[in-house]
Amino acid sequence: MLSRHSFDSLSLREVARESGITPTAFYRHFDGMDDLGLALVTEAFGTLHDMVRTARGDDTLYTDAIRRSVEIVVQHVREHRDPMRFIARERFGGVRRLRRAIRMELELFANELAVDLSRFPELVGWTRSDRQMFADLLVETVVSAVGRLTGARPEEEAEIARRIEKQLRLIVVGVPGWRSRPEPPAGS
Amino acid sequence: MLSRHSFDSLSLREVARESGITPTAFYRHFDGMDDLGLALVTEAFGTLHDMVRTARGDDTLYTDAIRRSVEIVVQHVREHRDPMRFIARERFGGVRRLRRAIRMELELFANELAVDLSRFPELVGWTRSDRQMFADLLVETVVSAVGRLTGARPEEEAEIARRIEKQLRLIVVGVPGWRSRPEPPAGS
DNA sequence: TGTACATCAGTGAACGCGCGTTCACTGATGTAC
DNA sequence: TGTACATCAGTGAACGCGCGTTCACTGATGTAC
Repeated sequence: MLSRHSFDSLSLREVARESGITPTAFYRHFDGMDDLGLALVTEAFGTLHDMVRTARGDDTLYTDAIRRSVEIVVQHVREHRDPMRFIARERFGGVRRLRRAIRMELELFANELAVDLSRFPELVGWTRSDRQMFADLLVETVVSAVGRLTGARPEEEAEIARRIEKQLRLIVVGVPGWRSRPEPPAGS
Repeated sequence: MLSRHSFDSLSLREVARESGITPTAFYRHFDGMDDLGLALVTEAFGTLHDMVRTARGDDTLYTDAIRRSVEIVVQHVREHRDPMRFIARERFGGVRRLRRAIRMELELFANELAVDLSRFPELVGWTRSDRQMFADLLVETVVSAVGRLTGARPEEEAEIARRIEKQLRLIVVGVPGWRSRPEPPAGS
C-alpha cells in the first residue's frame, strides 16, 4: 500500500481491509496509525541491521570495500523493497514522529559506521567530528540512492548502482587529501 | 499546511478553507489536487532558478566557491522554507506525478551544473558521464541538506551548514585524484 | 483428567463527520459596437 | 456615452461515501487447581 501513497494518507480502515480484518480488530494490535508507523520504522531498521551484520562477516568486504558494499545494498533493496522505500519516503515525510524516529535511527547508523571507519589507516589522524561528518556523507549518499532505487524500474537499477559506486569512490579518493581545519572556538 | 502533512494527505476542502474560498471556487483555479501539486512544483523550482541566476552574477563565488554556495543555499532556504520543504518532502513522497516532476527538474538542475563545472580546469579531462555523476553527487548532497534544514530548529541551522560545507569540500578534494575507469562496453 | 475461568483476536452495528464533485445561480468586471 | 453581452470568481445546497472510534458481544485457546 505504501508504494502508491504516503503513510500520512493511509487510513486505518484501508489497512484493516487489506489485512483481512475489521477496523475494530486493528485496535487489538496497535493503538492507532501512529503506533503502526513506529512499528514499521523499527521493523525496517531491523532488516537493515541484519544487513550490516551479514556484511561484517563478509571477508571480501576488505579487499574491495566500495564495490562489495554497493552490491550488498542493491541486493538488500531488491529483497526488502517495501521497508526500504518506507524509510526513504517517510524520512522527510508528513508525520513528525516518523521523521524523528527515522532520523534517530540513521544517526545511530552513521555513528556505528564512524566507529568502523576508525580502523582504516587513512583516517587515524582525523578528529571525531570529521569522521562523523564523513560517515554521515556516506550514509546520506547511500540513502538517497536507495530512494532512487526503490522508485526505479528494474532496468534502471544497474545504472543507478554504477553511479552510486562512482560517487562513493570519488568521495573516498578525497580522503588522503583531507586536512581538517580547526573548529571555530565555541561561541564565536 | 505542508509543514505538518504530506501533500498526499491534504484534502481539497482543507486547502479551500485555508484560502478562504468555497470548495467549488477551488475548481475555478485548478482541475483538482493533482493540478495544484504540479503548479507547486513549478513555482518551487522557479524560485530555485532565480537563486542560481543570482549566484551566477556573484563575483565572490569564484574565489571561495563552496563556502559562498552553501551560504546562498542556506539563505535561500531561510527565505523560501515552504517551497524547499515541499521539494524535499515530495521528492520521494506518495504522489507519483509529483515525484516524477521533481526528479525531472532536479535532473535539469544537475545538467546545468555539469555544464558550469566544465569551466574548472581540474575537470577538463573528464568524460561527460563522469562530470554528470559529479554534478549529481553535489546536487544530491545539497538536496539532502535542504531536507534537514527545513526540518531543523533555527539553532541547529549553523551546525548543518558547517557540516554540509565540509562534506562538499571533502568531495571536491577528491577531484584531482579522480581517474575515470573506462565504461564497460555496452551489453556486457 | 475435568472443570472453571481468563485471555485474546475477532465481529458487526452504530455515531457523527469531512470528503470530492455536481448543480443552478450571483454579481462584479471587461469588451464590442 | 450607453447598452448589451461575455467572462470570471465566487456561493450554497445536495449527493453518496469512507472515515476513526465506541460498544456489547463471540468463540477459540490457554491456564490453575
